[in-house]
Amino acid sequence: MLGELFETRYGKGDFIFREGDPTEYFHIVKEGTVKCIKSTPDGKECTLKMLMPGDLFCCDAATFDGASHPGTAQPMGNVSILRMRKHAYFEMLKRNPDAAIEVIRHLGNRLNEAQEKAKILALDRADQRLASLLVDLATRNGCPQNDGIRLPMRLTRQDMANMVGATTETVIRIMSRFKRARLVSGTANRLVILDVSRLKNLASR
Amino acid sequence: MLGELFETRYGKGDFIFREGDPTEYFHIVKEGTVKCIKSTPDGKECTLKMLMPGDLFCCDAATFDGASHPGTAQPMGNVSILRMRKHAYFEMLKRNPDAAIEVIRHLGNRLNEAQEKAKILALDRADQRLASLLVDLATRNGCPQNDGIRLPMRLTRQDMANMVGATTETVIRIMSRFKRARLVSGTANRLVILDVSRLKNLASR
DNA sequence: CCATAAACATGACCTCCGTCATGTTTTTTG
DNA sequence: CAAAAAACATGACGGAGGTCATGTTTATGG
Repeated sequence: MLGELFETRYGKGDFIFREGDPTEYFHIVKEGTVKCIKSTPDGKECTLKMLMPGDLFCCDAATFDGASHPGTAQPMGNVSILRMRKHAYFEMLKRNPDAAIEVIRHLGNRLNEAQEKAKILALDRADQRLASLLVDLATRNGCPQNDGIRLPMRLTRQDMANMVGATTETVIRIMSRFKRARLVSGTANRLVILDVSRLKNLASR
Repeated sequence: MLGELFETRYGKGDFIFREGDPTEYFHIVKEGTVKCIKSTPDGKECTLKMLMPGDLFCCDAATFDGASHPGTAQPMGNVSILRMRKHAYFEMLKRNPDAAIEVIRHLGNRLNEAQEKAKILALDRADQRLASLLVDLATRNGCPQNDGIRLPMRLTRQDMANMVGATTETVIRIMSRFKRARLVSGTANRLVILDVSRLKNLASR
């Protein structure tokens, strides 16, 4: 079953696939972080999801019909991806109901996340959206330290802006406020969440 | 396989389930329209998705683990829902790989929709978001007429506002502009899209 | 280690849109 | 059909956040 998996490595600036490309493979993140984005003609972009090791992607409809990718996948630094041709994937699911159920569970979680994100974008202010993001990152991927929770991946203000639907300047201003309020410290290379509970409180008003 | 399906009817003002309720069933819309919403403590609400006949819901992770509903489901008028206990649903999926794959395809489409919605909320202005919504409704559920495309469901400005992450007043103002520009006509009970292509153009800037 | 670039920071200005207030039209209901 | 209640409409005002400009700090590569 795993004999049909191929490993590929990508580095900074590469594309795993671009919006509009044909969908040929089912993917799994083996190592590193992958960002899924959508862009507009005028160069703005929106980060839909950060995929971490173990995450499946393109397990969705696009994998089945002849459709094209609805978004772009880019590595954040060096990553390793496992891929399976969609035909093999399809056969594997048919023979292995437990795998199919696992995919359903995964997709269900992804859908819940996406809808929660939509709700936050629709109803919350920029500072609340940013607080939600920081809480989320700290909870999911944070490395606890004596002074707070360190985020393992490099994350610029620009990256955060794309994740919360705001401009870089707005995120910089809000992060400056958060720093003065001792909620966070550091920048891209060493971002530390100092007070998760106050951030959580701000996020959910 | 279909012997385990129960039919239930709901009317205006009912709740099919509320955010936080335990997840006991897998659902299918048989008749009518169902809206999936999320609310904030201060009474604001956001409509995540309008479900039409044939749509599955709660096929996701919430159905498997002991989790609770991440949102609320409400009928828009009279609806009829088919339900299956989650245990029976789970067994059915295990015995029937094709059904599981159908669910995967459905969830994949829902995920794509949700992410597209998030992108629109993150990057577009209110008038563009509203234009996207109108194009979408016209394409998916519209009834072509001699003068334009009639929307079959009753849809107030308030409903639209909840769908595009804006206030009722903002939607009223934009709809007034759209009316003056002969893009749409009518109100809740008889909403007609007059010019889909110009709306599409406005939506995607 | 210096040079160049990327990231961070802050101010000025303006626009989109939320809020509140008030009035009109349409729909519902007894 | 009249009364009450939704829904629609429009104006005035203010604030959140986008845009542009300019400067400082931090990272990176030869």
